[in-house]
Amino acid sequence: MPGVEAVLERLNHEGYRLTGPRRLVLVEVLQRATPFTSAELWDAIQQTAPTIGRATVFRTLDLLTRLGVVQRIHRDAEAGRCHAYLACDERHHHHLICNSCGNVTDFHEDRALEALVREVERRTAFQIEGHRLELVGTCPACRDNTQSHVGDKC
Amino acid sequence: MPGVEAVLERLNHEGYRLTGPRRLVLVEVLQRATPFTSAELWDAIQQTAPTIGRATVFRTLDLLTRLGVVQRIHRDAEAGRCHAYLACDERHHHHLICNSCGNVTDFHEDRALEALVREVERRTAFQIEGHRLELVGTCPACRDNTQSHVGDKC
DNA sequence: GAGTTATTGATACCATGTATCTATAAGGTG
DNA sequence: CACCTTATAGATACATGGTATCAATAACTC
Repeated sequence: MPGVEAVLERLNHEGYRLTGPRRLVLVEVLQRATPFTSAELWDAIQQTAPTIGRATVFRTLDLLTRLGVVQRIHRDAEAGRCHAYLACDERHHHHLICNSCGNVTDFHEDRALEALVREVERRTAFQIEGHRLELVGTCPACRDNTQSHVGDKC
Repeated sequence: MPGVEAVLERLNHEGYRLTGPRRLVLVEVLQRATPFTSAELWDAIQQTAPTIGRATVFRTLDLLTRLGVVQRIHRDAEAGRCHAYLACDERHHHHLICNSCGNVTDFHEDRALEALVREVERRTAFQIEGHRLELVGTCPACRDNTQSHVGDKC
């Protein structure tokens, strides 16, 4: 997760203007360690800066996504609620999402995945160019909690 | 991809009623070999059976998804258009999606994936319970086409 | 400080899906 | 077969996530 200043510098370097609203949204985004929905972000921003428009939040999210500062992740939720956003660094990596507390850990495991890709390429004659992989499970902390007491949200 | 009759029988067996609208949506779904959006399905159904309500289409898609006859897949599309549906058989498997023609091939590659899961579990102490994996690339037919001429949609 | 232009906020809009509610029809029962 | 029960249908309104548009504003350049 890069710092606010680093991202601002990069925006500037790429010719984007360093506006107040952008800074605000960026700060709010980088504060979050777990995935958030656009609605959650929008709510938080309305608390701290009620003058900022909804469109600006979406535009900034979109910009940050294109820059790789934020990733969109998919969830098997109902309704339109299938997207969440997550601040993360740029390198290609995958996410490990805790079912219980929502925390996300990154992992970079490319050897096994490349083996899989090569095997599938061999068997199907596809030329594989990309992948989406997310693992879901229970993080160490939540596992410990559920072993001691039955409360399901930690 | 199971046949229409097999799915109807299963619906019946599980206590669902075999109604006209359900049959129609089911037939329309099973005809499709490539992923489709709800809008595409709805359009097609309006052509052949204009009296069927939109809600019924969504309800049937939902039912078929719960039964495993249809899978929701995620795409990195803009707007709300992130979902597509795909008729497929029930076994757990993954999808191989052609960037060019949209065709989807299933693959069952669990050895390499399990190796990956075990490795990540070891390194992160997560208890991994599930995954989402989709590979995207170019199918053999499209690869041949793009090699001969430059047209990008096959 | 002035000018250019990217960006903003407001508003209206679109698309995907769900909730609700009355009418209907499926399928079991006599 | 007629009847009853209840799942399901269609209609409508609504919720949500996101985009298009457009006049006003504020960043940066000179």
